Amino acid sequence: MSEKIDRRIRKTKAQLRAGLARLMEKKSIKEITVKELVEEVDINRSTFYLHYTDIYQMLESIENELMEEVSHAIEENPVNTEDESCHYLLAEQLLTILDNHKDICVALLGSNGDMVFVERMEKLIAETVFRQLNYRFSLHEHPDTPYIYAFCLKGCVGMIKTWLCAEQQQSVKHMAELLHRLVANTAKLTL
Amino acid sequence: MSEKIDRRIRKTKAQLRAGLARLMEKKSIKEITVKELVEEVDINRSTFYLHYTDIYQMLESIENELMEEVSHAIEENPVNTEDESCHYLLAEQLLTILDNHKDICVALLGSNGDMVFVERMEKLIAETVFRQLNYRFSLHEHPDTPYIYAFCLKGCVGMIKTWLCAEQQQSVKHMAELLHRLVANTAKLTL
DNA sequence: CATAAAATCAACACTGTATCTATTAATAGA
DNA sequence: TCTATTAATAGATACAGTGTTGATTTTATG
Repeated sequence: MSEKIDRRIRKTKAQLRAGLARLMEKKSIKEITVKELVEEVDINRSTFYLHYTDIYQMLESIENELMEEVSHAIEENPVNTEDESCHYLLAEQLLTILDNHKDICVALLGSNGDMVFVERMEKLIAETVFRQLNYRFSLHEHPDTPYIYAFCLKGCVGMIKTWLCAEQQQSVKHMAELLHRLVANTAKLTL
Repeated sequence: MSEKIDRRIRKTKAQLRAGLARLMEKKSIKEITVKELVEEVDINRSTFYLHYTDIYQMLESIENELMEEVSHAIEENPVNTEDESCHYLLAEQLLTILDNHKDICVALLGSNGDMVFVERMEKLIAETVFRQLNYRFSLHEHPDTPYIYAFCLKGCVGMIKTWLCAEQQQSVKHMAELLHRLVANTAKLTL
């Protein structure tokens, strides 16, 4: 279906994206202007406005595609509380996706990144990866649970960021296991 | 010494800060213009440029004051590996400071916040609060230590943010203890 | 009260935004 | 390959906000 899109559109959008990624390595998204971007990729400014309303909307559409890919992986790997092995499978898939889009992810998670995106990602992780752990988090009226939950969630994202930015990365499998170990270890404090 | 500053300057700076805090509740710093700010507090635009070069630099100076207050508290509470009670004292002081500047902190940690500031704060926590725990983090060649460290650090910041945003906050003392418990519990995985 | 300094006002050139219309070029489908 | 369609371009426009200047007014302090 996405093959039906005019080649010219595909081409210009791809150029714009590549250019944005290149600019995001150097500066914050808030400092990148439409003019700068179209000059970077040598495209008319009017053409940009033909596809996007502004830089933020453009970035959002890139983020949306990434999120969709992640959502898709989550749907394909339904979590089963009986069999723990599926936890690792899902975590591995998620880490693989993020690793495949390393450049964008590092930019979005970095100092010039987009907190709104990070929060969307956190929410997704919270609702899925953590859903599998809800039976570990004893959600009975322990008043500290929300805090421990937050510690765990932000901890995971922070660890993933560290991993993506690392020179020589550990394997996806190793990280999935470490992640699981850390979460389980933290969750047991709610008991 | 800060009392020697002309009352007019104190007044305008205070007005500008209050205005910026008000605007930051509604929108991202990148969307706030100098014009908008000076209109919010009814001050001439030239006057703004008399004190700051732009919005970012203004925010930075606010952040600097906060950081200075935090640094000061850290210096006043030297950490002693022998006596664990001082850990709680320092943590309590830090939480108290952040709570006193709740409005700014929530804004800076929130979706429209400033990642650079968050990273500065993380670094400070890492270098001080965690220094006391270095003897817990076995820093021998365990390859996972950096990841566990990151998990812990981001987890702490995330938990503090959750706490600051909470409607009915737990006491500072309670949070300091919880923080300590979480860190210690995580750190033992490096053994 | 005098003086020094801060705040204001109006004007300036400048950069980037968002939108338009007419024109040119590339594409998909018959 | 031809043709209708649609994307991309160039150039123009009104508009927002920036950062700076110099002259003037207001305010604070000894």
